[in-house]
Amino acid sequence: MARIRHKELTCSPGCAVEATLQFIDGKWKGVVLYHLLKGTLRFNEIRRRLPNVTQRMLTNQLRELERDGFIERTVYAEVPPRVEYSLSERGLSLEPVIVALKAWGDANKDLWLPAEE
Amino acid sequence: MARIRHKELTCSPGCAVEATLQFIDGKWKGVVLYHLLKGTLRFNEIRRRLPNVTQRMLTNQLRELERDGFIERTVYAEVPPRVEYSLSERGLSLEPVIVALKAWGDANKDLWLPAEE
DNA sequence: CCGTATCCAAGCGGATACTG
DNA sequence: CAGTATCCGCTTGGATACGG
Repeated sequence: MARIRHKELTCSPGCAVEATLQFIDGKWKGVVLYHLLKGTLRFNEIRRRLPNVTQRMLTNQLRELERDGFIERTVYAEVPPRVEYSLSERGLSLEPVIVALKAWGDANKDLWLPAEE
Repeated sequence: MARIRHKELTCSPGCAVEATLQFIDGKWKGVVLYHLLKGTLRFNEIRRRLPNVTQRMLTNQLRELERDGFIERTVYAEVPPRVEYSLSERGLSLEPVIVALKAWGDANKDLWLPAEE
């Protein structure tokens, strides 16, 4: 159990909820993590799974996930270039969160699916 | 209950993840839901639990949560006014998500407590 | 006590063009 | 293939003042 520094203003317990959200919000992070849960993917493989993402945004989101230690980026010195992304240990630890998010979304498709009227 | 219109989601299966995130992002929604899991609260009671929220933002987030059907708002015709917020059935269904978010945040306090820079 | 109304700055994110 | 660079509109959200 980590030591608590009382010097900092202790936010109410729910702060942990917001903290986690800060890491996985951003327009595409959640779904990127979801896809990487199933295994390593190349840049364009991820891109194909997110039909609406722009190249700029995907790069951006991947950089943030990498900076925060959730994914690992491997560049192969080949031509044409190959770059693979995979979850780190920390990224893997988010699995329960991603699973919960997916489960709720699936169970409530009627709220967000462009269903037939 | 009517379907809710958010930003378009056209991703493959992981879409459900993004969809759920769209409902609970917003700077304070997650933590508001977390506190309401423990029971009904008045406006200022919620406010006291979020030391940094402004009145405008709290109202705003509560309105969105209400519009999306996660919380219920009860106004008592009293002076001074009393307004109570509680989770709806749908809000309650988010419990596993909130719990997962909180668990991860608690388990990774070292990532967000030392104020990043 | 529980809000609204207004103003405004910061930054997210889209479109597009270019590169090794 | 896997990115950068640039421009820019739009939304988010903070500060503040006022209202029932």
